[in-house]
Amino acid sequence: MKEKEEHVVLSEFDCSVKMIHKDVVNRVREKMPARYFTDQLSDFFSLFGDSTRISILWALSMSEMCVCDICALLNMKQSAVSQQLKRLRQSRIIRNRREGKVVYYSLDDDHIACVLDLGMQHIREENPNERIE
Amino acid sequence: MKEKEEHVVLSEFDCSVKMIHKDVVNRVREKMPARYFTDQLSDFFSLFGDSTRISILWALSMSEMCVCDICALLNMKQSAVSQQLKRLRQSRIIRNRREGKVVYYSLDDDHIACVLDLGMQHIREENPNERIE
DNA sequence: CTTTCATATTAACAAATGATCATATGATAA
DNA sequence: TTATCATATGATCATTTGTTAATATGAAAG
Repeated sequence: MKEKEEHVVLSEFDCSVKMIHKDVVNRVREKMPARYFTDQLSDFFSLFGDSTRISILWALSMSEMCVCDICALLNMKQSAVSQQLKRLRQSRIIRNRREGKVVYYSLDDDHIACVLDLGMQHIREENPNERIE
Repeated sequence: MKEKEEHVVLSEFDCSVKMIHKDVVNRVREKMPARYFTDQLSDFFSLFGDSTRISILWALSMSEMCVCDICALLNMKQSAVSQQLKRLRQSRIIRNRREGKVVYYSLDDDHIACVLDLGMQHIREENPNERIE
């Protein structure tokens, strides 16, 4: 996992900022997830935060593909694709199987296509017609 | 929107990589979303790809909060929080309303809590017990 | 064994990102 | 008006990220 700085510390009060609504803050604080979970969550979503990886995942949601096919599809260098495949694989977003010299990649579980769908839904609802500045 | 380089070009073939399965590549290529959508998608998800923003969103999913309450909750500098709130606001992930000097923030729509939930679900299923290396 | 082909890995570099400091804005109170 | 409080913004800096070029691995073919 990515190294995290200690910028977000949920349990301390030394930030010299006034709390206007102590009740709200305390109630919310009790229900906040542990740092471990927010880190895991952001790491998970950051994998979807790059258009190359989105393209790869979208492609794999349609068909298992080998590395060089993905390169051809996206018109990208093999090493760039392999790097991204490695990240996705290490995070269990995709899986691979070897057949001779060829390695085939596919989505690891149904959650992934779900996430893509939800995102696409959001985009289409936000900008029903046109690009917004 | 973030400036994109032309690394991913879906419609050209000049990458000098062998396609092993032309049929698969061509079939997938037809169904690939336009570059505009993959950019929008990755921009959307990248907002969830930072633990500060995840914490903010999680907090707002429980209650509307003002800026300094969020600072106190997360023990962060006011400018850091405002910067992230700005990004989230510009992307229509959160909205704000002013009441005198105080600005209150809340989630913009139900999709957002949905996305958080789906992510949390995924994490809990992937690592049911322990941190994996 | 040697070559070839598909993929993986390493180091390096440029671009993007997030926190900080300092300062600006904008609304209320004095 | 002036002072104060809550929030926003701009510049800077260190870290992270994604691509590239070069090279390594590893399986099959000759």
